[in-house]
Amino acid sequence: MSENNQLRDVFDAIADPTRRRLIRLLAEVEEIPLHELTAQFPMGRTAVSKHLTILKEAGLVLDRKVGRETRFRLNAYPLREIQDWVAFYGKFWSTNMLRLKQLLEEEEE
Amino acid sequence: MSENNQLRDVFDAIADPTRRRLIRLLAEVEEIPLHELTAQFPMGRTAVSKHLTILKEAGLVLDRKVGRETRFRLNAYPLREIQDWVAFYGKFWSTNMLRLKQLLEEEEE
DNA sequence: TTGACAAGACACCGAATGGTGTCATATACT
DNA sequence: AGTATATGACACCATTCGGTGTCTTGTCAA
Repeated sequence: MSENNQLRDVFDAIADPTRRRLIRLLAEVEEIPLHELTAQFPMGRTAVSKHLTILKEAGLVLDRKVGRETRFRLNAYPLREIQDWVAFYGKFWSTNMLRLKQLLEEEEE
Repeated sequence: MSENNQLRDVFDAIADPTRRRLIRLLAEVEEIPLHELTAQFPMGRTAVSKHLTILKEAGLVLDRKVGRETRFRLNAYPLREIQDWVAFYGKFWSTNMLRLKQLLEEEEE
């Protein structure tokens, strides 16, 4: 099977809103070069590139050079770790949600 | 309905491994005081307390004072945001997973 | 062949993060 | 009453983070 090449924790990679937006943008296209991604953000190319590097380290993004561009592509598979993790806690709001909500309200007043 | 009191991004709150372990520990008990939680970690009480504060700010934890203890309790509900977010990307490995795996392997050599 | 564009690599910076230790206070125990 | 325990509230510190700007190299196009 494919080795676990993840230098970076996936939870860490998706913690930043910019990186989540990158993931979303990448989900909507087949492949997209850095400068086009950069155009979608209020920050410079270097910053976007760094975020993409972090996503790459988490295995969430693949890149290839085409001419002078570097094109990026989403690899959503590592997100399974997140899904598995959060699934475990699903029971805490499916069965106990009402009770917990009550507790929350008690606590808030 | 309950206001959105989240001072802290839930994605951010779960990014730290110590905080994920706290969530897990809290999931296994009804209610637990700070010093008992601290005993489970290789760090000091202050550090654990800070992590719990961050979880509180994300709405993932409730606390109440009982005597001289502060007891903590899990509120898993905000994790729904994570589940909703990741669910969107589920299709990328359920339908396209094979193709993406191939791409990953190409890229790796 | 010259000029514009895309991107990597690097140095730099302020703010946030994740830890520490210490002091003060409230509660529990004997 | 006096001691030990649990916690809050700080001040402090090194490292990481998220951004910047600049310089260089490679590629495309006129």
